Amino acid sequence: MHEKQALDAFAALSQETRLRIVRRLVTAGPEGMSAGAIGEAMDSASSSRMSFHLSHLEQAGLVESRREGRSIMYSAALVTLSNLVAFLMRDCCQGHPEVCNPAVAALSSCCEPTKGASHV
Amino acid sequence: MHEKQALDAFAALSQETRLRIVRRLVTAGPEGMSAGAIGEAMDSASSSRMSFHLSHLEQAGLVESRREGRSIMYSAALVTLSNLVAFLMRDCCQGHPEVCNPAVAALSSCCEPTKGASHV
DNA sequence: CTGATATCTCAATAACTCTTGGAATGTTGA
DNA sequence: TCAACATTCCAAGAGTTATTGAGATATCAG
Repeated sequence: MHEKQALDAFAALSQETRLRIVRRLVTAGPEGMSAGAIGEAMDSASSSRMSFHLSHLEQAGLVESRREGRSIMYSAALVTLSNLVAFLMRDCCQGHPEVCNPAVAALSSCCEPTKGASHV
Repeated sequence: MHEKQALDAFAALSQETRLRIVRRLVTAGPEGMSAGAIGEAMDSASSSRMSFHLSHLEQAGLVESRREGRSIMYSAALVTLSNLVAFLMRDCCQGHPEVCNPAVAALSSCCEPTKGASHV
């Protein structure tokens, strides 16, 4: 990841509606959600406003889209999110992992949410 | 971490000079750098501009400062960075760790540049 | 105290971003 | 084909943010 891409991604994430969209899509999984469904999940969001923010997010590489019938489905681009984190933390500990282990733990913990969540 | 804090942090990171400062401080380690040294590491940065951006970063909780003689030392707030990552990725896989393991791997890899580093 | 160094504060200007409402595009079923 | 639906594109206005330069504050050495 290059600096320009990271700047665009952070700028995209610094807006309330867009941050909510990304987090919503992160929990929605690979299937994603239609633009309309995303709009309904947001408070008072006109369709043109949704389109503005979704295209902003796609431009930044944070979400991906595909047409499905009359709807367009959006999903989170986890690869970009991963690269963004790696870009930000590069050389964070320089041989002293104990300095940044908390960050790794924080991210790892999100992958082991609630035991008993028999989602499978 | 709350949404407002995350928004402030992302906004702070979406500016070229500030992103460079944070990454520079991440590699500088816990001791940090003086405001002047940071300014010298940036291209054409006036003292008032550095002050503006550093105070912005401190407000967002991304850096911490302490006075040391005539200088003020700034260091990266890794805890905030960790929380930010965790906030963004919360519920990223919902019981399917394989979905977000790449993100964990990306962050982990930055912590193991030299395997077998001795403890401090 | 005085002078030198380091950093911060303030005000004005320029540049950018978000929202809104309306029109245009693309898709589906009859 | 037409009508209904889903989404995007466009332009204008309000609000926010970054840079600049001058001046203010804090620390230290003599």
